[in-house]
Amino acid sequence: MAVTLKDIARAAGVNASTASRCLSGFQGVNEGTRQRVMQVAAEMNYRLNRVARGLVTGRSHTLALLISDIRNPYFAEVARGAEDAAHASGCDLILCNSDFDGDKQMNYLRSLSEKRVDGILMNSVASLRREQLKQLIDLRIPIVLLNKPPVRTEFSTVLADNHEGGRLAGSYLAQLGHRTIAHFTGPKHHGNLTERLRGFSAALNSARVPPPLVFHGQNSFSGGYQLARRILADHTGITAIFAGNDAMAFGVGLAARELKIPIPERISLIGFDDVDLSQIVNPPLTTIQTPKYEIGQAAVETLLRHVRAGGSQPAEQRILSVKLVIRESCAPLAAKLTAARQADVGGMHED
Amino acid sequence: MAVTLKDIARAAGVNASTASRCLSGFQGVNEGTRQRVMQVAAEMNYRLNRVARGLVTGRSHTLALLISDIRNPYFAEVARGAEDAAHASGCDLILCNSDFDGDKQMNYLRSLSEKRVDGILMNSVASLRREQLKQLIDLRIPIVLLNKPPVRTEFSTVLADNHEGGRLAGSYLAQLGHRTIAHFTGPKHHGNLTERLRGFSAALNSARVPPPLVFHGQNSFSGGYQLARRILADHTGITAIFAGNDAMAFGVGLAARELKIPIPERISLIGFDDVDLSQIVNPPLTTIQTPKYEIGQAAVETLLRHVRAGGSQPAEQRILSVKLVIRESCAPLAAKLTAARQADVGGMHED
DNA sequence: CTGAAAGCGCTAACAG
DNA sequence: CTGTTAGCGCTTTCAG
Repeated sequence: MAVTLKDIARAAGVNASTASRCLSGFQGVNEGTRQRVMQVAAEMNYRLNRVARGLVTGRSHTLALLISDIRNPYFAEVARGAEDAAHASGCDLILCNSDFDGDKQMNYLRSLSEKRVDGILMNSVASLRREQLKQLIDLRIPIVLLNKPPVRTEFSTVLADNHEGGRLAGSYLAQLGHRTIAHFTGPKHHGNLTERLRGFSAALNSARVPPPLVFHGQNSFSGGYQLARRILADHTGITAIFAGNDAMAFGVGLAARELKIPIPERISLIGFDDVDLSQIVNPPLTTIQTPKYEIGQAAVETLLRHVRAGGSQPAEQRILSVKLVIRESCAPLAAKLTAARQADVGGMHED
Repeated sequence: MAVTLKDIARAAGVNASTASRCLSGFQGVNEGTRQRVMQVAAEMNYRLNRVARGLVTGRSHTLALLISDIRNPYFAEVARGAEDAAHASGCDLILCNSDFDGDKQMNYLRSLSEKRVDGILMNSVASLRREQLKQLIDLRIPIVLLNKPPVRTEFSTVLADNHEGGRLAGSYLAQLGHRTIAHFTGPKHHGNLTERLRGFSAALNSARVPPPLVFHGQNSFSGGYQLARRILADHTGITAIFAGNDAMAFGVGLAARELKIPIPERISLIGFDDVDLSQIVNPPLTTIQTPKYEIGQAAVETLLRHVRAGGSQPAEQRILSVKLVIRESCAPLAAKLTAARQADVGGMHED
């Protein structure tokens, strides 16, 4: 069997509790005994059993990240920020993909709570209603939300300023002269996406542009693709599309290519997130930049604060700012040719 | 405090061990008592403590995935396959990013072993030498490798047929008439990348094409970018580049755009992996398709087989096949103009 | 500064 | 089919 604390205690000629104190870096042990214990432990190739420790301390030093799909580069970025922050605080991070499936999400949550993870980071599914919220609270685990739930909650949230991002996108398209504008987005009641649309509509409205035609689908690469394939054939009047996120925008881009609809000459396209690859797709995507890595990082920090406070920490809403990144996928409505030439001259825009 | 097994046992009027049997879905309990226990558990909102269970059973039902960076879409895909497979078997997956840092990797491994994860999936850092291998073995944890270590090992591996992929890339470029070919790749001694180069060189050699100029850097988006910025200015004779993976190829693409080097008109570019976005970058990337999701999935299955066998399972090497996907980033050397015109139909190019 | 004792919450023989 | 009895490997009072 594996060598235990008792084994090394015996070998070092001390009591298990003393050995424990040494290995936990506890203050108040004789430097001599300490060194001896450490050495014996090293010699015997001792591996502390953290699950045993967790049983008594009640801390697992494990967090979880519950998202829809890690293949979405947005979440990969968030995940990396979260993992770095977790690791910096001595925690591991469990990755869970819920695919926007409410049941799957609930199963994960139950399972995670049984494993006594210290806290959970999640972008909740669309329909996080009162009843579900109650279940979450019953879990008695600190949770930080990465999107805004439809109802006021007890949970802390950290997210990008989605409303402002939508507003930036809307006023930019309006300013370019577009009037027949579509918005391709994900499921309804998705906190972040909903806010984006709100801000977008508000901007169009205040610029006296007709409200956008809104189409719901999957907020993913293939979701955007499918939506575009279905919509672009019928609605030939559309001159600009605001995609709910970059992944969808990429899907729209692929569909447009297949349909021989040039971007931005015939349709302007703007995304949301500013994923790494936005700058090299064809054409480089104009989009709203969100602090993805920082969101993951900040969310973990908030979460850990809750964990350490043990429930006595008041919820906080943290909103990180966004900005418009202009590349080459949008063009003025009136002067298409000029725009095309200009974009060419500009080459690429660093941000 | 939280309600424990004892609590619900008492409330249901049975012994803790009986309650345990009910909740573990153990056969051989009276259906009546079983129902009663389950109901009481539900009423009292009982949450099984899996860390306590783990302490006695020795199984944590947690696996770990140790990769260089989840932001690499290749790994995101692998991770998703792994997570799905793990979840299907009732396991959670811890995500670790090592950034190709040997020390960081070793720290993760130690920490994971202390947490008593059931098994680890990893793409080892470049330098997995004998001494390090010994340390891994001392961990006494089932490990499945996602790349081929430089020395023969006791570990199972599951990976793409990198050699064949390199060969496909090489013979394709040779067939297009290229003779001055560069290979941009990651650190030396990286199992998979090394194989790719081997296959590539073999193909060039058997086509009587001079061996490739090999440049090592970071095998990432920015790594490819930096390499291209540094190399393309000086080596004007290069007509084709084989990038170690798609991420690098994207970086090369960005650099080429900045340097006003048209792809594929002046330089042909081929990648490796066939990441989702390869089809929509500018221009769509010709690349080698690898079964990423399946690798993650198969690796977890192999890993779990080892876990269940408890060390008595012989190591197995599993190699999944690859194929060449021809898009628009490569052109024949002799007929550049034709190629340029063709590519133009697809979308827009800088020039 | 160190030892002894008492669990953390659960499962696993072993009886009954 | 169910209860009793021991722990799993560690931390943590509480004495000394």
